[in-house]
Amino acid sequence: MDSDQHGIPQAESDFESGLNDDDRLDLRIWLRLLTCANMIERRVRQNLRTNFDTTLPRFDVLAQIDRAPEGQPMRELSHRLMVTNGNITPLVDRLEEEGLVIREPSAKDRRVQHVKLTSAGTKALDAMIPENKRWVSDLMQHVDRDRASDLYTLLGDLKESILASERDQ
Amino acid sequence: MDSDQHGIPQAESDFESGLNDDDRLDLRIWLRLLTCANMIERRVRQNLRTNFDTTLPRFDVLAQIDRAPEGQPMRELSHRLMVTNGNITPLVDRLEEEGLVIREPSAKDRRVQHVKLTSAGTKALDAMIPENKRWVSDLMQHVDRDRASDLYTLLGDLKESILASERDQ
DNA sequence: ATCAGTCAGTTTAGACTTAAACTAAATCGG
DNA sequence: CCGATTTAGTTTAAGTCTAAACTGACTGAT
Repeated sequence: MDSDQHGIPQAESDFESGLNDDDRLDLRIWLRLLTCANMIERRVRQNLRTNFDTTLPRFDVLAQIDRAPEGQPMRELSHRLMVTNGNITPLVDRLEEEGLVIREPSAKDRRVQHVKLTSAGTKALDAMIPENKRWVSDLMQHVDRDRASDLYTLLGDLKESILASERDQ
Repeated sequence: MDSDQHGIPQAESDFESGLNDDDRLDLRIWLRLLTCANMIERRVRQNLRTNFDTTLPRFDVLAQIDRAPEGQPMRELSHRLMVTNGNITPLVDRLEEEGLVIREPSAKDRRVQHVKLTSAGTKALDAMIPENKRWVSDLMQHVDRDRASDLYTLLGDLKESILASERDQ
């Protein structure tokens, strides 16, 4: 079963555009990448909702803050989560209302707000993290371990290629 | 450079949760997958905006309709694009307002609407598709071709694993 | 010292997405 | 035939995300 989407025409309809096999391979990689990411995301989102009554973006923010116990500036959160600044503000607003995080103004730079987990935030996150790991592992359990390791390496190659392309733009 | 995100704690902080190496590998694969998909999506979205003044979801819908010249039911679109039904309705509404697609009621089933491209829609899409391919290929140009081919295969493995996990749930 | 440029964070407007409830139409077992 | 169930599509409410404009704070070259 191959339900690739995002509207790529079949290979045989490509003749007119002067594209070569490499272009098609690249597109197909992108489509599979999207398919896999979407399927995993959907499952995780659904599990977060039914088990913890929360959302993926909120979990992502909490988990990212957790990586720096002394607090993260908003800018660091948006960069690491690869979303815009304006996106983080209302997410942190809501998490703060719920008592899971607090903003602390930086002593060194009055523009900066350090966001930290409260004890309630830590507690909530500690409950979610192992479950989240289990959900993801469940989805990948049928991939041979050696091949999973290769996949990880090749995704690293892809990431470097994208970064290189962005550099020389 | 490794700017993984989505808040996975470092490996050395995992000791308390009883997870094994496989779980960590699975999580890391997911994170890289997300990182790559996000980076590519962002570039494509930005290019669609600056070059064609449109959005990725609209392009996706057009391109998906194009795969079935006789028209696609809404249900088929939402399934292929992996989004909910309620998402497709306003997208098609807008594309119809812009004159790029039309809804045609099915003769066989009065619930079904077949969505087709208009000639304006076909024209717009034909301009976008080759550009889109070029953008994606640019981002992957630094991946060795053999390795790209391996990556495609391994993503297929992953997809099958996810489908298998969903089946036996 | 100053001021042009940059940076952190917020706000705004608009688009997308979801889950869930809803309408209308088809199907299927008796 | 007929009621129960399913299915296609829409609507609704709430949340997410973006780009762009904005405010206030820092920086660095003169």
